[in-house]
Amino acid sequence: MAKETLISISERTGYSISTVSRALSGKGKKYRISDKAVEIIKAEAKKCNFTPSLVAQSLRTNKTRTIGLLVPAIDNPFFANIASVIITTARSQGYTVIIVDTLEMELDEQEGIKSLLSRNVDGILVASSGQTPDYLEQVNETSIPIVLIDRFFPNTSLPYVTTDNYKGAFEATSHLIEYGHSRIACIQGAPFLLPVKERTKGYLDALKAHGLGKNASIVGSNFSIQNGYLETKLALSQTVPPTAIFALSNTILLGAIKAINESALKIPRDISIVSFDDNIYLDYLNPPITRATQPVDEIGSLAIKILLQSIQSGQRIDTKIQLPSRLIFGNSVSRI
Amino acid sequence: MAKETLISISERTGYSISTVSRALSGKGKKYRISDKAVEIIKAEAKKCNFTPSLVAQSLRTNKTRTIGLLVPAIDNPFFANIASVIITTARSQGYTVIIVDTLEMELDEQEGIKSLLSRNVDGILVASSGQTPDYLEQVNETSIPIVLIDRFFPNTSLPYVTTDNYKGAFEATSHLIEYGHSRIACIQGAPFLLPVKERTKGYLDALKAHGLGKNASIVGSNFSIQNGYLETKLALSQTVPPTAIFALSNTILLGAIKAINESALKIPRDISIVSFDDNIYLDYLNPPITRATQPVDEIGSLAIKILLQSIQSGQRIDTKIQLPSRLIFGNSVSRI
DNA sequence: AAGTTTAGCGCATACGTTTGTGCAATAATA
DNA sequence: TATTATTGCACAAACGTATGCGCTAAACTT
Repeated sequence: MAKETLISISERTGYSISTVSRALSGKGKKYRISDKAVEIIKAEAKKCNFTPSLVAQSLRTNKTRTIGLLVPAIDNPFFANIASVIITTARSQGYTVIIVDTLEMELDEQEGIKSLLSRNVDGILVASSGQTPDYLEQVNETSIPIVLIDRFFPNTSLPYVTTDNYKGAFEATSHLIEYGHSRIACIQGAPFLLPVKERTKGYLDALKAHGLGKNASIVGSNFSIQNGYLETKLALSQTVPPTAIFALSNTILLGAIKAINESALKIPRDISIVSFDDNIYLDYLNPPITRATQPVDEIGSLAIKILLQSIQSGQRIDTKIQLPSRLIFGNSVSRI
Repeated sequence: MAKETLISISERTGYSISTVSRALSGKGKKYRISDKAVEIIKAEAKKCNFTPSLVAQSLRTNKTRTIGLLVPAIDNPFFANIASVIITTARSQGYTVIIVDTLEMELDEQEGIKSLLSRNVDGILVASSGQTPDYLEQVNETSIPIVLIDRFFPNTSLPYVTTDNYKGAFEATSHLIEYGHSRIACIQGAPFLLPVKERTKGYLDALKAHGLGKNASIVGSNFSIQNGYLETKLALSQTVPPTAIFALSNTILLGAIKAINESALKIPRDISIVSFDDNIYLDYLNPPITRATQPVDEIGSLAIKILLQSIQSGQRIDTKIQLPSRLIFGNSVSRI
């Protein structure tokens, strides 16, 4: 079956291209195409299994029904889960999703945006690895709507959907304190990221609220497993090591666990641990990990909804949403 | 900045559209455009930050530099990992990836293929949820190259890259047998999938090789956590329960562990467990899980390479590859 | 019977590229 | 100086679709 087009159908049915186009796009009434013509055309289209070229449609209508999704690492379960709900939600509305894995690199992100722009995507969702949102805001203002997920920026005009990182971290830290911990090491991701800043602030404020401000210890530089591993190694080798670790992501957590496993220490007997993020595996770890969870599904589906609304209305929407974090209790924290 | 086009640059530099096009696409020499003209045009393009419309290019050249990737569940770490390497490899060659999450449903897969076709993707990678590859083969033969990953079909003309499931399962089962297990329950995914068939065959043959053929017990119906959970519950409630469980995927494994945790049994003291698939979390489980791993990176990068080669050569490539599985030892198997 | 409405459809253009071909002007050759 | 070769570029068509507008013929009106 050679590629079918409006033209080929037009030739075979004897109707003009425009009539075929209108008949097939359901605009028969609007343009007064006779029922008989519509029927003939639709029958022929079905017979030869015609599907219109989205490329040509896009060129003509300037809409691609495609949205771009930029994430720092698609193999991180957190982003994989978000991608999952975004893809299926988008699909249910007739949109497909192009995924760009930015590898936590701002440059790759910028290049990715450019690539998406040249592809004329209708909108962009981004969990940014960047330090400033300038280039994102430029895009948003003049051409294509952008919605931030998870990672956001201070004083940005861009809409975002994220977690209440501050409160989540505050609660997680408070939990440790209530269990008697006073030396809690906090291992962070890239410090310039706002969610990270909020988490460390929550950590700090919780300490201060209990008069432990001077015990604060925030270390680490990125969201890699390696970072979690090395910082934990370091922390454990101190003369007075911490009694608890607060890992600011599931990746950092894994590194921390690895370092602890390599030591003589046992969780939670010798050292307690609390993490940020959630995923199904954390319940099966040894022991199950107490963690401040992010509402992944809600983040994804809210973000895509806002984006689609912005696309369809043609207006920029200024929705900034922080969804509540929830503490899930495992067995990784002991009383002191 | 309004949308720049060849036309706007043409107007501003005084050169014709075709000259601008050739200058910018590096065909200056071929079409005898003077160095001076090329320089002027490139300067202007850079100044106004011009990027050609891929949509228009696609319409003209019939190439979209986009490939479609269909997976049964992007939030399954196995597929997330594969997607990750595919996305970055593709990108390094100037291709972007549209991901379709088929939710293990053949109908969604077919519809997804259709959607990708109407988008004129240059090629398709698919981890199929289907029972027969007819519709895939049709596409491959007449228009767009398709490469199967992980899931493949008997006697198909489609190229594929997958794991040597038979050998992996054979070795995993043999390992259990060597450790003294004779009642091993095998919990499978959708039985019509060829990889599943090969795994169960490996399991069976290993049993037979040790004269345990009559002990074979293959249960389960799909790759869900739920399936692993329920089948394990069932197995454990038998009057003579198995001493070991062979879970044919990481998802089934999770369900099995959950069921075991809800019982009085301990892994590996009371019951041993071996799994298929690999991911970083399995090392951190309680206990670390012995498993037959699949070479995820190689599968992904080989598949995309074969696809791109097929795209660029315009020829169908008949490469069928089974990469070796490797047994990784955790602490989930005890000697009997 | 002459004019007016309405139904039913086709023409032509535009979207932004790529590319085969043609046509001047200049340079090389005789 | 007349002819040919070469340089440097522009014209125009094509990809497949959407859509404003206009045209014809039939039906209706008075």
